[in-house]
Order: sequence, then structure tokens, then C-alpha cells
Amino acid sequence: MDNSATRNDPLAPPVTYNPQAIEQKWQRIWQQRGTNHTDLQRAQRPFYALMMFPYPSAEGLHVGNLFAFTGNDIYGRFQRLQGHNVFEPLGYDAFGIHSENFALKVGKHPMDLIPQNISNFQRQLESAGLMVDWRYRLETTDPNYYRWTQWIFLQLLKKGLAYKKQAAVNWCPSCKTVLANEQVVSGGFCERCGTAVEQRLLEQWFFRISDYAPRLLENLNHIDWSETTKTAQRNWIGRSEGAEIDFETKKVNGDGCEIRVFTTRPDTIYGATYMVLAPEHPLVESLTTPAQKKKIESYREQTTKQDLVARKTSTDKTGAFTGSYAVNPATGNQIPIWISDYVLMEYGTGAIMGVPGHDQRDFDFAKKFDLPIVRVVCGEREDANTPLDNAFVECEGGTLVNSGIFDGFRVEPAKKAIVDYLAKNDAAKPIVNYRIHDWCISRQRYWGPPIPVIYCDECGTVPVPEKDLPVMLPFIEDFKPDDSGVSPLARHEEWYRVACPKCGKTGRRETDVSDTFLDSAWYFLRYPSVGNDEVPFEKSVTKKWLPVNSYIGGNEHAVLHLLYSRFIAMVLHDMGYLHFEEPFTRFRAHGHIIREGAKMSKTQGNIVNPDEYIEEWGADAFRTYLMFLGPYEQGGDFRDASISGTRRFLDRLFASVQSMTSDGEPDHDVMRKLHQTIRKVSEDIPRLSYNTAIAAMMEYVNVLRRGERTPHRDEVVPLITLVSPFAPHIAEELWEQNGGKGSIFDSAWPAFDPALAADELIEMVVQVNGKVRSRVMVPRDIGEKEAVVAALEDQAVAKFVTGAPKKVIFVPGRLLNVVV
RNA sequence: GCGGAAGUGGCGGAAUUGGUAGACGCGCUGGACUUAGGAUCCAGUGGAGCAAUCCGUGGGGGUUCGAGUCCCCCCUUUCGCACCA
Repeated sequence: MDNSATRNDPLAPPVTYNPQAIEQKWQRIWQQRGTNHTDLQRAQRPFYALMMFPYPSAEGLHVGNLFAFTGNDIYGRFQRLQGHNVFEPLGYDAFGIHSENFALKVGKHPMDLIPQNISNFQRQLESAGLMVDWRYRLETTDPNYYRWTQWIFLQLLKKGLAYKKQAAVNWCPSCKTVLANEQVVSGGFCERCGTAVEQRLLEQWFFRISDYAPRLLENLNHIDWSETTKTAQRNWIGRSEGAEIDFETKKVNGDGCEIRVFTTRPDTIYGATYMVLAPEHPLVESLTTPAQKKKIESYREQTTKQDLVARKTSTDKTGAFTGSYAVNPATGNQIPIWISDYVLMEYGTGAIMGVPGHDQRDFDFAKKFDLPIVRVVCGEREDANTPLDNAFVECEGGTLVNSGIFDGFRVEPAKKAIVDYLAKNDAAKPIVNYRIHDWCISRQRYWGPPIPVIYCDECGTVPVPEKDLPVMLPFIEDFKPDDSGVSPLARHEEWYRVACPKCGKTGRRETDVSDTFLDSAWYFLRYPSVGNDEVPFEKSVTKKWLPVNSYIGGNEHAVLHLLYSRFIAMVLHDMGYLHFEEPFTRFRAHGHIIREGAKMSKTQGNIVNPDEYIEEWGADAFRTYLMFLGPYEQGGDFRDASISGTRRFLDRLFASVQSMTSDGEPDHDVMRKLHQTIRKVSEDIPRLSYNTAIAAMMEYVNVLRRGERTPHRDEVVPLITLVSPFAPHIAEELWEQNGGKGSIFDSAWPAFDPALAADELIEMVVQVNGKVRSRVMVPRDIGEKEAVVAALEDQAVAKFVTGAPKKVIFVPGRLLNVVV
């Protein structure tokens, strides 16, 4: 291409692609014209495209953030080109341990640090060219935001869904704080610092999310979410069907009592040869005989002291005998009552029947303490008297033995029959249990919204009146937590000493703050109402924009954030504040990016800094590359060497527009390819198959320019729109150069013409005995007879066909297989 | 241990329902244009073979006219959860 003719003409359009200049130009224009603004009130076809908001870290924007946001941005821009009024807001999740720990590390105050981080993020995000309407930006640390986070707490309190209890909680000795169950990872380590977690007894605020377990589970069947995410939630909620069975026993003082157990295998009750209670089970004391008292007490002490890691990683069973016996309601036998830490107080009833023959844990325990092991289920090819060297846990094909009147029953029917039988004496009832625990929202920390409650000696626990919200988080210098188990706020009497809202006498504020996950459990409700300080979310705008049409985010939030958000929405729905109970109609989990085959980490020093790449290659090429490097829902491997490919693609696109002509007619074959490309891209974007959409466009550019031909205008122009969601700046530039008015994003997505996209001649594959022998060009709608004739005329085929074919398989428009 | 995802050229990855394995890109090889090329353009690029052809989607069986795709067994990687009765 000869540039010299236009190079000296300042009015001529730029002839080589200069991404930096183009991107600056369009980011400025977008801002001036309000291109990314959505008129929330007047929108006719609202489409809420949400992405998980970032935590504004001091290190700046991570390429993973950009990967996530770009994927959402493409989807949002595509929907806009399809005629929707797209709302694509973004904000900052700036409260929480993360920020606080970092502030502590660098010796700064989070109130100073966070605004700095946010302004850095803001700059980076703007350089990426996202279609975000920044007028609706929110920050969870803004009193105008957390005021409503506190309001939500009060609603749950009002509804009886927030309660306080003494609980053994996970305590991180390094972060010096309580952790939610979800923050304890790999069996007992702090999610953030990796320290072994200890158990502590503290008064904590909880939300009754477990009350919602059945609905949280059931609704998963009706929402359009990534299957992997739904599976993770199902597992987390952990429904199991079983029965509660009562075992009669006597307390040491002679009173009769019952021990209730939960089991999923009531069919094995004839094999229950002992019982086990959790060490902290309330009945332990009254069941312990004087002779066993010492042993039991020392065992209980040992287990409470032990940290979670030792407790959870050890498969070795420990325990102590209480000295008491219970009656097996099926056999009538006396069976010993033990305590052991392999039984968890938090699950079921905190007590189990020990069936060593058919549960491996029970088997290990029985072996260790020499308790009788009885087989009550027999496999298909087994003998009822074969001794067990491990628990026999299979159900399918199992038959009951040594089970009295139930001998010969299959496992499944036996479950019901035995429960029914015991139920006659009120000793059993079917029950469904869930693994999910109530959500502990208390944090003995500084950097969060204070829980809006006042304690009064006269009135007890008094909610802060809604008109008094927000309870402002005060600026304090000494925000470092200590191991006292209380928040740093508890050291500031001037803050927590307040009048009781009820009686006016001196009261004391709750000094704990709430979990960050509460901040993020409702932020999507707030976006459309940002700026309205009268209500958390305004009724009509909420009705119009929610639930969220499309939510894209990381699967690391599959159970935490996404479950909590569903729960909060459900509660607000039940209280009449929302017209829906599922907040995200569609959710897709994106994958994660690694670099050169390795995980990115600060310590490895292989983190991709988006600034550098945008600087060198341009935001458009960078965005396109991120989307090209792998399937969006699986992530991909970031390789520096490969970015040049997507940049070359944009160069070639740019050059095509510069060199295109309006003279003559477009080429028929090229136009067919164009329409095939439109179809492919239009199909791929909705299913987030961005990498293949880009590949299709690259292929088309190759066709456009093949043999250094001059492309026709009609061949090129629709491509600009196809590229625009991926590379918005260059698309605007080319759109303008081509005489387009306003923003390309207010134009229409090109329609594809099915007739034009269809090939007249197709390459039919010819196989002989299933092996490809040739390919012949035939009319698209060729019939079987003609196809056989055409195939046999081909030398490469005829060679392998001797005599008449035995059979012919014809796939119209595709393939012909001759069997000889 | 339980659960999810995945194993395809030198590399990242394509292949809606079983129907041309390796699209697209990187890299590499050769060529063109150049004072020059980490620019651009053209051609080639799974392996073996001069060729016809044969072999190839982690391994082993199977179903089928036909299997990367479906079924059975095994191996490896990876990510969650982890004594949940």
C-alpha cells in the first residue's frame, strides 16, 4: 500500500493503525457524548449485564479482572447492538480483611489507602475501554452504601433471621479473627494466610441461611447457570435423606432419656453395636459414670484444645467410653455409649449409632476399641458369614442379613420398612438433613460496617433505629486487631458508649463489624439506585432492571458470594421488597488465566500488568487477545509471543478499510463467506465462545485480502460491527471513517442471509469402508444416486471399489460411505 | 476418601447432533520486496515414506458402515470439599 500520497495531508484519515491515538480519542469522545450512559428510566428493552466487582488491591488491576470484565463487556456490547438498552455498572468491594491486612502491612490507614487504590483501578479500567456507566459506580466503604448494608442486617433481625449465639468458631491466630466456615480451607487452614485454624468460643451473629436450604437447592433446577456452579452449590448445601432414631438410655442419676441420632442407613440398625456422641454433646455429662469421669473429662479437654488441622487430617480414631449403655431399638441389645471427635456436633444431632460393618469410620473406631463388628448387609456374591476386613458400604445389590424379620430385604426398601417399623413405637422418623451451616457474619475487625445493634442493661439487644443509620465507622489510628477476641472498636469507649434508643439509659454498641460477603450480597440491587439516598433500592427502577439478565464471574465464588446473594434476595423477596427471589437469571463462570503454563503469583514474579501490554499493543489488541487465548469458560494460557497475532488481525482489518473500493460489485464467494462469518459470530458470542468467533473473523480477513485483492466496501463494512464488541475503539474509528453517524454501538448488528450463506457446491467426503478416499465437489442438494455416480467416477474411489457395493451410507450434504 | 473439569501437532487451542481430526493463532521452513527487517506479502508446516499408502486425539477393550465424540476398565493432571453418619 502506498501511503506517501496522503501522508502530508493533515485532513486525511490516518492510514496506518495507531491504537494509542485512536483509543485516547474514542475514550474522550465516549466521555463527552455519554456514549456509555444508560437512561435507566426511559429504557425500552433493559438488559442488565453484571460483572463481579473487584476488590481494589494496591497492586492494581490484575489481568484476571480484565479477562472477566472484557468477557462481560463483549456480551453487553453485543446485546446493545441487538437493540437492548444495556446497563453495565461497576464498583468496588473495598471493605474486608484483605484491604485491612494490606494496610497493616504497609503501615497505612485503610481510609487513606483505599481511595488511592480505587483511583488507580479507575484509570486502568478506563484505559481498557469498557462500556461502563460510571455514573452508577459504587463503593461498599461509602457510608451511603453501607448504611443500607446495615439496613439489610436490621431486616433480617426483624424477621428473626439474625441471631446471636455462643459458638465454637474458627479462629485464625495470625489474622486474629474469626473466620467463616467458608474461609477455612483444606481441612483447617486460614484462607488468607494459611495458618492452622483454632477453635474458640465467642458470641457471634448468625444468619439463618440453613432455614432456606430447601429453597436454595430447589431453585437451582430453574435458573440458567453454569452446571459446575450449580453442582458446587448443591454439594455445599448437601442434602441427605435419612432418619432420626431414638435410643433409650438411663442417666447416671437413674432418669430415663433418649439419644437421638441421624443416619442415612437406617437399614443397618441391626448392626449398630455402639453409640458415639460428639465430645461437646449436652448429654455427655449426665451419661458419664463416676468411674469414667476422669477419662471423659480429659478427652473432652484434649479435643477442645486441639486445633482443627490435627482434628481433621488425622484418620486415626480417638475416643472415650462414658460407662453408660443404650438400648438398640431394633435388637433390644445393650450397646455402649462412647464419645469421639469424629462425630461432629454441628451436623445431624451430634450423635450417631456405630455400625462398624457398614461404615468405614465406624469400622476403624470399632477396631481401635475392640467393639463388636456385625455384618447386616450382604453383597450378591458373598456369604453372610464372611468376616469383614473393611466396612461393606455398597447399597446396590445388597441384601439384609442378621436383621431379624428384615432378613432378605434389599437395602433400599429396607430403609423405609425399618423406619416405619420403629416409628410404631415413636422411635424413628424420616428426616432430611443439610450440611450447610448458618452464616456467621460477625468479624472482630475494624474494616467493615459496624453491626447496627446496641446492648442495654435494661432493654437487652436493641436494633439501631433505621433513621439513625448509618452507624458510621469511626476513624481510629489503632485499628490493628489483637487476640482479645474483640474488635479494635471495643477499645474506643467514646464510640461505643451511646444512649439506648429505647430507654435512653447508657448502652453499648456492638463492636463487631459484618462480613465482607454481606456487602457483596446485595450490591447489584444498589447499582440502578446509586444516587438515591432515601432508599436502598428504588422500587420502579428495580422492577425494571432486576433480576440481573447476565452475570459473569469467577467460580471461586460459586458457593460463597453467589449463595449469600441468593439468600439475601430470597429474604428481601419474602419481606415484600423484591418481586423476584433469584437475583441472577443467567450466570456463567469464566475460566482463569495462567501464564506460560504456570500459575501467576507475586512470588513467581510472572504477573501480567495490563498497563504494559495496553501501552505496547493497544487495548483493542489486548482485549481481543485475552478472549482469543482459550475458551472463555475455561480460561487459557497467556503467552506474550502470541499477542502479535491478534494485533496483526486488527492491522489487516484497518488496512482493509483503507484500501476498500466502492467500484464494481462485491465478489459472490466473498459475500458468502461474509454471511457465514456473521452467522458464526452471532452464534458464538451468546455462548461465550469468543475464541472461535475471533478465529472466524480472522479467517474472513484472510479471505478478504487473499492474493492482495482490493476488497469491496460491501464485503468489509459489516465486519467492523462484528469486531466492535471485542475491539471497540478501532471499530468506532473505522465506522467514523466510513461515514457512520454517532456511535457504532447505536447501530444495528448485521443480519445474515441464510440463502447467501449457503454453499451451492459442497465438498462431499467419500469413504470406502469408513476410510476417507476422496472428496468430490457436488451440488449441495445432490441425491444419493447421483452422489454414488459422482463418487465412483473418482479414480481414488474407484480404485478401492471392486464389484458392487454391499451397502451405501449417504449423509446428505456431507458424506458418502461405500461399503464393499 | 467424595465431587467437578480435563488429557488432541513444537505450543495455545478447533471439531453444535457419532460423519473430512488438527480451524484460527503462535512458532518454524522456504520465497518475494528491501540498505536493513523482530515490518509487510506469498507458499508450506501431525508422524513415516520417493511414492501409492500407512500410522495418528493418555492406555487397553467394545458398539458402529464410521468413534476425539458413545459404553466398560485403567493411567495422568488439575480444581473444589474433606471424619457431614
